[in-house]
Formats: sequence, C-alpha cells, structure tokens
Amino acid sequence: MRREPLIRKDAPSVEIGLNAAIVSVHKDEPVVLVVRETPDSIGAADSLPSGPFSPREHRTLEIGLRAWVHEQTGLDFGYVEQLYTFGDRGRHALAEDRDPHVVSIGYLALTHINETAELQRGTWHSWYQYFPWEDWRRGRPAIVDAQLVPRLKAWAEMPAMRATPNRPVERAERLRMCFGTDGGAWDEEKVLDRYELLYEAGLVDEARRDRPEIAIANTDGPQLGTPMIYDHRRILATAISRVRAKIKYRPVIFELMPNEFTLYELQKTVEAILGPHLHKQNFRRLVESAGLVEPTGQVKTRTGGRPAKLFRFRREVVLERPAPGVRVKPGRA
Amino acid sequence: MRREPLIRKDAPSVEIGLNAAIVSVHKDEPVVLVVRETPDSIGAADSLPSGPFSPREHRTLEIGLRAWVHEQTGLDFGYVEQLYTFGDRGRHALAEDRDPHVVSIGYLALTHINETAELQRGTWHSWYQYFPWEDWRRGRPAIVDAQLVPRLKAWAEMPAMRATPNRPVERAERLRMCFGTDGGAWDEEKVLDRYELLYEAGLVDEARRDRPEIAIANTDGPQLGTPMIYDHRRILATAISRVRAKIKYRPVIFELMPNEFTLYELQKTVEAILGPHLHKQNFRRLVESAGLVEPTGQVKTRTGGRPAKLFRFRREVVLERPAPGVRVKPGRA
DNA sequence: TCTAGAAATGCTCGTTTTGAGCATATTAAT
DNA sequence: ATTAATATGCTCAAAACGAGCATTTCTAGA
Repeated sequence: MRREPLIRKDAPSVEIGLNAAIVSVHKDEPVVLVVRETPDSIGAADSLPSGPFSPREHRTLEIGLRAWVHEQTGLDFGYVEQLYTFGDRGRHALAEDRDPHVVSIGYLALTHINETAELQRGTWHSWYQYFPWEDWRRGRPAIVDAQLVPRLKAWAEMPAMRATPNRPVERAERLRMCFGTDGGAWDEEKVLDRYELLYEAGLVDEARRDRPEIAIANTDGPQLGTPMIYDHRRILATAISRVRAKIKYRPVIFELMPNEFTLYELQKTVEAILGPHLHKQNFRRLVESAGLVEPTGQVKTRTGGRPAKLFRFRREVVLERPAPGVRVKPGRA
Repeated sequence: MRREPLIRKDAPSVEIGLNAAIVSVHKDEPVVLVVRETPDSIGAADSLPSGPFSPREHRTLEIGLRAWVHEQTGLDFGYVEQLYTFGDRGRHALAEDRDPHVVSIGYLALTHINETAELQRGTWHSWYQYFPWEDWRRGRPAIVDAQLVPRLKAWAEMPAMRATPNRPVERAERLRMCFGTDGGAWDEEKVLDRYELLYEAGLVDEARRDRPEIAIANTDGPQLGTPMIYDHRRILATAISRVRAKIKYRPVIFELMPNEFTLYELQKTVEAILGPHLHKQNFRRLVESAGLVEPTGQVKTRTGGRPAKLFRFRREVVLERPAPGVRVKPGRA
C-alpha cells in the first residue's frame, strides 16, 4: 500500500499569530489585559497582546507567546493554556487577503495582579466591557431583554437567504440554547456560543466589519459591547468560557489569588469569574472538605467584622483527587 | 501610544498539518482509523489521516481536514472538534528541520461504523494497541506494574543531568499523579499526561527516535505500545483524553451509536471508552432520568434473554440541561 | 412441554452530597 | 455599651448515588 508521502513538499505556508487573553481579578472585577493598537486599514481598536510565531526565534509556541507579551506589556505570567486555533482572523481577512493566510492561536493566561505595579504598557479592562450581557452580578442584565433577545428573535425569523427550509428552527433552537429563551436556563459557560450567535446575526461590530452585506439587515440599534481587532473578541470569549468551565474541575482559581487569602476573598474571586450565585457557608464547606485549602494559622483583621482565618492553596490536592476544583454546579438561578 | 503594527509584514511562514484521530467503537472495542504510511527518512509506521492545510483550496481548517480524510480513506464523518495545536511534530523535526517549520493541529472525530462497509483505505485499530496500559477492561493491566512503574521509578530517581535539585521530587509527584503510585487513584482521563511522561522518560519509541541521546539511559526493556509517525501518537492520546472527559458532560457518546440501541449497548459503548466500571441498573437510571434517551416503542429480541427496549437519543436534552452527558464519576475503582 | 440460564427491568435502602437557613462568635464604628 | 458587619459552626430536609435483591421474559436444550 505504497502511496505518496502525506506531507507534500510544496505545501503552502501560512503565518501563525499568537494571541494571549491574560485574565485576572482585581477588586472583585474580572479583567483582561488589553493593548490598544492602530493597525493599518482598521481604525484604532482594542487588541490582545499578540505577535507572529517565528520558529527560528521561539523554541515553542508558548515561548513565542510569552516573548510577545513581555515585549508588549512587560508582564511575565505563570499559568497559561492553549485555547483554540482559528483558521480565519475575522472573515474579512479571509475574503480579501492573498496568501500567506493567517491562522491565530489563542491562549488563556491567568495571573494575580501585584499591586506594586509592573505593567509597562497595556491596561486591565473589565471583561464585561466586551460582553455586557455576561455580567450577571446585579441580576439579569437589562441589555439581554432590551436588545439581544428581541433582535436575535427578529434575526431568527428572518426569511432565509438561500433554500434552507429548516433554518428558522435551527436559529430558534440556538437562541434558546444560548440565551435560555422560552424557559431554558442561562448557562454561564456558553460565552463563546453567545458571541458567535451575535456575530452571525450581525449584532457585533466585527460582523459588520467582516461582512458588510449582512450587517445591512441589522443596523437598527446599537452595536453590542466594545469591539476588538481581528478575531480578538472571539478569542476572549473562548477564554472566558474556558476559565468558567475550568475552575470547576481544576484548581486554577488559585492562579488568581495571592498566596494567602480568606475564604470570602476566594469566594468573591470565584463569583467574579462565574457570576454571584454562591451560598457562603456552603462554599466554605465545599472548599474545605475538598481539601483545596489549608489554614495558615494567621488571621486577617479589618475585614469589617470578625477576623477571618487565612488559608493557602493545598497543592497536594492534585495528587489526591482526580478532578479538584470549585465544583459549583453550572447554570443555576 | 502609537507603535509598529503588531503583525509584521515579514513574519515567518510555517506549514500547518491537519491530523484526524477518528474514533469509533466496534464490537465493544474502541478503535481509531489508521493509515499506514511510508514517509521518507522514517520507516513505515502507523499514521493518522492527515495533510497540509492549504488556504487556497480549503475555506476553513475543518474543511481541509475533511478533504484529506476523505481522500485518504473515503470516509465522511459527522462530529469533529479541534483538540490542540502542537508546535513540534516530534522534536526530531524541531532539531533538524529548517524553515518552514511544521505545526500540527489535531482533531477528534467521532463516527459510527456502518457495517455495510464504506472504507476505501485505512483500517480500524484498537486504540489499546497504542496504549496497552490504558486497557483496564480486564482489571489493572499487567504491563503497568511489570514495566511502566518500575522503569518510571528508576527514571524518577536518576541523577538529574543538570543542576535541578528538585527534579526527582517533581518526577515522583508526576509519577504519582499519572499512575496512582503510592496510594493515588488511576484517573482514566490522564491519557495524555501518561504518554508524555513515558515520552520524557524515553520509554516510547518516539522518544528514542526524536532524542537518541536520552534513550541510551532506558534501553533495557521493550518499548511500550505501537509507535506512530511524527507526533501522531500524542495526538491520539489527546483524543482519548478528550473523549473520555467529554462524554461525561456532553452527549457525544451518541455519535458512536446507531440511531436505535438498547441501554446495555449504550453502556457497553461507554465502557469501551472509559473502562468497565458501571453498575447496570444505576446506569439505566442515570441516562433515563437525565432525559438523554427516549424509548422508540420497539424492542430488540435475541439479546440472549428478555428482549430489550430500544431507545434513541433525545436531542432536545441539550436545550434543557446545561451539561448533559453520561455523568459517571471520574477515577473510581 | 418444561426447565435452566441469561439478560432486562423494577424497586428498595442506606449513605453521601447538596441547598438552605438558623445561631453564635468576634471584630469595628458610634 | 450598642449596633452593624462579617466569620464561622451547625442542623435539617431533599436529592443524588452506590449497591443489591427480586421479578419478568426471552432462548436453548432436556
């Protein structure tokens, strides 16, 4: 069974972009590190730290990523994981660019913001600036019922462009799945699905930018959330989805904490990421009985009440339990 | 704050390889679709269907992947998801190749094998051929205690090459985490971690191939499992890890089933993926009460006993529950 | 035809986990 | 001292889970 080798020698080349969604929690606010860029052909827009992968200089993809982030912001972070590789950085590029095509790899990094500054460039922005509909800290955000749902429903009922008779049903189902319309529940992890639905419906600026012809159908009403360059908002949505899912089964929440913390500080950090739906006493029981933390013996006074015991992360927990994390149930009221 | 554009125009190009780990379950055996290749410079070896991404021909990465798989095997699959992007396809390539460097994107596809054949090329191989230590269907595999653990322990205790005093501890901890030595539990999802540990320890053929100098320390004893070309075995390990994790919170198991099936057939398929640790009556209660299936009204006779009711997947479940899946607990006896 | 064997299915029961809330302790501010 | 705010301990009912017994309904063979 001899055939040509799989990898042909004349295989086309593409350029690889490395992009970092660097997430932290600062004063109970979930934030992402943003650098404002002025690329040619597109107006100034928010951007994630990023740069091309250069195999000659970077031994691995991750090393390349760290180098770019350090160069652009001065930040060195610890935890990082790869999110996803996107074949088209905004379909704009896809439609118009010639080879070499650009493929972008998104990364999620988690870090604790050291008050005694270190950032040389770039700023921390609340991630809800880009996804206001994800901010459930003060209950269901008004924008959902005022903007998203009605405009998405209109889109779902739009006559299909091409002969796809089942399209309206598909759209209505996706709408229900993403936004919990018609009795469904809001799943805090579906950040990417929601963004992609809004993109397809032409309700975010990036869609108008990439596909001007679609946007015509949906110009009545403001665009939703602050846009970003290329596909960076999609990468950020992927990052939020991932971190919201991951803290439930891996102890990554501690990447966002200082070495010592009170249980309530830990809870506040979890709630900043997930949304505020945790019962204080049960949260305490959860993290203690799971062996995620151990008391340091110290207490923190000035809490506004009784002093709180300080805890630290018990690293050994990863050796003891198969999926240690803050196992709060997804999608509750 | 004006600076150079992020993406430089002289950015280096790389070649992107698309690789598919196409997984199915055939007669209670988990299998993967393998094509045997004879690439230059490396002897004949098992390979996953794969090919380079060509932005000119393929509108998206996924379309490119499907095209290559179809060309190489004749198979068209349904469900597919991206796994990971590897920056080095075996460090061999990294060390010796010149630009353009190759980056490989791994995909997981799930499909149901239609008995009335369709495969033009390639063969289905049990995935345990590549990872015999993952096969717990007849209890703890002998190879774990006979080969893996002792040889890994020797490696963990090896004097570190460079000045890294804490290395032995790190190695011992990883060993414990991956293989549950010293009282830890075996976590069926850590397939990739185990493979990478074996690679680092020089116990799989790929490590010897990529880093001949390391292998010298570990030549006493057979190499473990059938090797694959490039980094394909690592991609397969990633695929197994992913599918083992994912069936617990997404109804992907039904991608492996025919339209109608009995609950026991479903259980057998889950057990083929995860390992056999399910209580029959409780499994039934689990999938029924989760609303994952609905009876068709038909029964299947010739089961060897009382006829079994036939069920089908209830697609609506994804609209009702945030994380529908076969929620068996990870890492039990 | 009758019976043993095999598998499917229904059900119980004790344990563990979870959701919710009451009660008490310890601080700071007034 | 009193009050407000927070930390922390504890209880209790509901739900989920793990294990096993019992019954039903088929096939195969005496």
